[in-house]
Amino acid sequence: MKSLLSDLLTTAVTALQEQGDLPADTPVTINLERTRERRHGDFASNLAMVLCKAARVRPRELAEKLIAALPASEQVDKVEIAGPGFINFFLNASAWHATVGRVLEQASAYGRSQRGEDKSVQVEFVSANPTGPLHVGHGRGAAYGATVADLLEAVGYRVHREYYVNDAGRQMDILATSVYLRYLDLCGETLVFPLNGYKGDYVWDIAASVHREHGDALRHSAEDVFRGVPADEAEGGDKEAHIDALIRRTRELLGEAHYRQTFDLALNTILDDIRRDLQEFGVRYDEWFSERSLTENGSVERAVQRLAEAGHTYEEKGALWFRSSAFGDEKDRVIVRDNGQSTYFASDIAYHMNKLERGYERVIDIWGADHHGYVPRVRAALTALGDDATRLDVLLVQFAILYRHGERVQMSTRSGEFVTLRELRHEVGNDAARFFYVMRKCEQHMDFDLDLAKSQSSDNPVYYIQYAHARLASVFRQLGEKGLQWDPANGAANLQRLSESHEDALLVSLSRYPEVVESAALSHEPHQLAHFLRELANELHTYYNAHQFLVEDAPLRDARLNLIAATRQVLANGLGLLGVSAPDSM
RNA sequence: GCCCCGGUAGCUCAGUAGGAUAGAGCAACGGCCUUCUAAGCCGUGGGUCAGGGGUUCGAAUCCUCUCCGGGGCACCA
Repeated sequence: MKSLLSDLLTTAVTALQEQGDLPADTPVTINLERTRERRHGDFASNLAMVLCKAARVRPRELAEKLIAALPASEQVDKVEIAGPGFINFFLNASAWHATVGRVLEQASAYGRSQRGEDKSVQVEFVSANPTGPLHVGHGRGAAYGATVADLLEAVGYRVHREYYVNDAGRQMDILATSVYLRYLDLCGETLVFPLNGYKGDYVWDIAASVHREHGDALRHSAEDVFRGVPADEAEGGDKEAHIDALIRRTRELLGEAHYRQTFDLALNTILDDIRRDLQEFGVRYDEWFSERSLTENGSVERAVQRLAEAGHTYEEKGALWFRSSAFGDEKDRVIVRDNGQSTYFASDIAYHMNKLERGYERVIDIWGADHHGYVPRVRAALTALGDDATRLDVLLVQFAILYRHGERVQMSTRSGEFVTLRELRHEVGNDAARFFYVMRKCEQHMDFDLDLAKSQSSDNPVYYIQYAHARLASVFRQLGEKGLQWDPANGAANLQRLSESHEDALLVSLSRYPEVVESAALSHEPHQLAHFLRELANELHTYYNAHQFLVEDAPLRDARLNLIAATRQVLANGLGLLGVSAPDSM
């Protein structure tokens, strides 16, 4: 509908250029908007105001010329000049009625498009360290990432969804050590748990598995384990030095094989839990990409080597540095430490190099906002490697701040004090959680009021939208019970009977849906769709209250049933894209 | 100190490639169920778009300064 008008305007501009009313070299972008007010017509363009300088005439004068050059169209009733020079288009009723047929014909495909031309996009999201269960903060990234991926797929992109598993590195060593210390406790040893250790209940569970499998076979006395270990912070020492020494002792005492076994048990137990959690949340992945594999197959080494060969590294104080400041970063970064170990950043360079090598047209990283300082150095690395860093989009999701009883809930994975995503899902339901998370644009800080979300009240907009869908399903059930028929063909032939203002509003919204999906997808803003669905539901509820659908007048009844069938379809399609169910009864 | 995000109704938020009179939900107040689900609908009140300056036909939207809130600035991951 929009593209039709856009074509008309393009034709008019070309005509004016041929007549010499407009310089031929003027760059023209057609800007066409839905109007907010009825009296401004259905669509408006500010074209005359944008081009008036180039044409050297007043906006309204140029608007007149444009209208005169506009080809006639069956869909357009009239075209007016208004205000400072807007060109307002009034479409005729049949143009709007045609929407109903399109929706019913395309059904679940309505709103989908080929805009993405099958280009490939990789979306990496959540990628939380497998050191504990997902918490509500990860939930936002999960819901947001899944929805962005689904939206892109809906508009014709080939999407690859990926989770980067940080299965190497110090945090994982801390986890394995925490498990071992809890295991010793289960064996009957008395020890002081390190401040920096992971204290969650799940660590006890994993320790219990170790104990079930090995009994006391891996037991060493606490005295032995803590021998030579510097004091923890509580005793006036350094907590980092303390935990590092404990990791070293654990490795020594367990031996590489048993250490690795404990490490992997912890990793896999938690990863399995994360997988199950996300799957239950309706979030699916095509790939779980292992960080460790990058080290093991030499990718990290290769990335470092490539940077070095390109002359972008130097040695200082025993470490190898990447000269990232030459590529827009604020300072240089270490990629290989003085102890010979590569840094997490080195793995990340290798990972992003790998992503681009896989040939995706676009690579999207969805990160927590606390990683924002990390963006310039990743881009710097890609540029230094000679890759095209503009293929990478980093979307930063601000934190969700939890409130309970009006007070902020403090969270920390380390301390084990947090609300898990699973708890949230069980308390408010998947639908409410998925919807709630994407209701706000990602760069907006989100206040997540647990009490509100937990209370199954109508405050939660997801119920409002689902209720609209359920009501419509109910109407079609009532149809049979009242002994009435719905003849869709007859409805299609009588769409001109839809002339109430409530019906007009619905028709406009239904026609707008594909534009909303496209806009939400291309700008990575699922909240646009969430807001649209709320408006559509509102229009439906209003219509429902104002008019009876199951009337005696068969042509009118059929026409209305066609309209609400289309509305039900769009509600279902939109909710589906948000990962929310569309129930037939509530 | 530097960097990122935000500041719009009592509360939570939409609205920014400049556009016509700034919108919604919740909360408050007043109405609507013998009729397709009242998890709904209708109505009323509510604003210095944080503040100053600038750009222009036109600024919540762009530029600049200031103030306030959140986050980030590792040889951690």
